[in-house]
Amino acid sequence: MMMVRKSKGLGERHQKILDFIADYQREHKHPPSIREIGEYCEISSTSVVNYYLDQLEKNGHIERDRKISRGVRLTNSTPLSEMFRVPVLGVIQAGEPIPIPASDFTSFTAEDTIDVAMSLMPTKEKGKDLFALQVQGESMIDAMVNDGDIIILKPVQEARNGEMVAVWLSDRNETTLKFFFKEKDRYRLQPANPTMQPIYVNKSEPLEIKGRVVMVIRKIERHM
Amino acid sequence: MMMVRKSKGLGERHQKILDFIADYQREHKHPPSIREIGEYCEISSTSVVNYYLDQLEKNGHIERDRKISRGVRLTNSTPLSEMFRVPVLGVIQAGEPIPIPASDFTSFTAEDTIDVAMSLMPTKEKGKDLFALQVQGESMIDAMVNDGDIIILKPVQEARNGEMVAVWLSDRNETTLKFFFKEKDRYRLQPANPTMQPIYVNKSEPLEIKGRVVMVIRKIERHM
DNA sequence: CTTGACACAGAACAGGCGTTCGAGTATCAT
DNA sequence: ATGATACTCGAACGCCTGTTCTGTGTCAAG
Repeated sequence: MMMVRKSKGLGERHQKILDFIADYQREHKHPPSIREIGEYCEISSTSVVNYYLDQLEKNGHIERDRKISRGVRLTNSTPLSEMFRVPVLGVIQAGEPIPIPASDFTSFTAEDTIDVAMSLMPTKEKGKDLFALQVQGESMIDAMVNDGDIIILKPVQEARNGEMVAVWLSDRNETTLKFFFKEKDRYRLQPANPTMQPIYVNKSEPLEIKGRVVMVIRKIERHM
Repeated sequence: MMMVRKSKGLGERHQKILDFIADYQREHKHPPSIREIGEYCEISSTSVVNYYLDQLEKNGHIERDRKISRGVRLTNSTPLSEMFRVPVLGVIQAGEPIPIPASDFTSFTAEDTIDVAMSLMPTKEKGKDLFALQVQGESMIDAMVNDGDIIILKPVQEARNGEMVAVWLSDRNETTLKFFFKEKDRYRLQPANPTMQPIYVNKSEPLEIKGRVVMVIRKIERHM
């Protein structure tokens, strides 16, 4: 018979404690005490909390300042309440489909992440399901997006008029970033660059909206 | 005779405490205790520290969670050690000169600021003298920069080949963002959009480099 | 001079809080 | 059965820490 508990090194109890520390930190601006953790997680003894805390520390999930009140903090994720941590799921380029988030990527696995200040986030885009892609190639210059840029988008299947979306045109084998407009019996995909002409997609053609672009970040290291 | 102490509501003692809290927080990842503050600021009594903390709280400089260990935190600036706070000095547009930072804008005055995660900063661009401008108009689409974009730049007067700079051509009354190249007896200003042609500036023409572009941020709220 | 606000010290109190220890209870491999 | 491992509990110890109270010296205003 298999052991149910400790199935993969991080039990339900561990996760609950981790979540609580994050929530508490975000709400109170300071870490919880051992007893507060115990109360929330329905652990009646401080020694048990300490027991789990020790394990979490060994696994590298938290850091502790021994002997110091509320000296617990998360290590990895560490969304310091003012930051958004967005996973970079891959690259986006004209000729390839878009990597979309797995169903349960709440606890995104390792890979690259980027931090974005809350204050930069447009319109409370606080849905934690945002993800990022790095643009490869210069095929999206009509969207004012350059090679190497990072675009942050929200996974959606539908769009309202005027929103910038990442779409996959399976007929044309093409991924593109455009402003989306639904017209009588076609879709108009308008480039961000106003000097360029829109493309039209008949409604009979397949058009998969993969996400709505929320932000574009360009880091300029050097060039050419 | 004037009172020297308490000259403007924030004495030297207050400032020292504020600085210490910031330093301590940055180094230890958690706030200091009253006694630790006292020790550093050479205050022998916890009640005196408490005395100052109360004042700082009234003035809105800190927040306190009463009865809770280490329940002190800074309110205003709060650059959480993982953030860069960059002042937005104004707008940049084709027909106008660039607002450049005042000589001593270390303590930038109120105005708008944006937060950028440290981890997004290219190549340890940690010189705290970065500043930001908001792009107005669509005149810089050849630099892949759109209306409303925010560009972050470092104030420099000279540039190396291949760097993207903001230049002011006083003869032409024009501000522009281009990749900078020095050639035999002229400057080549190369648009970021590879489909567009460079412009050339003779070395006899005045060309003022105002800053090197470090990052471009585009928030897409809605459009058109 | 008296008064009172202000800055500070010191001590003591009462919880808060991390730590440690002894002991009990499952589950599983041998 | 037996022992090992994982997990849980409760209590006690002792330092940590915020709070509060009393007292002292300074300085400006009345």
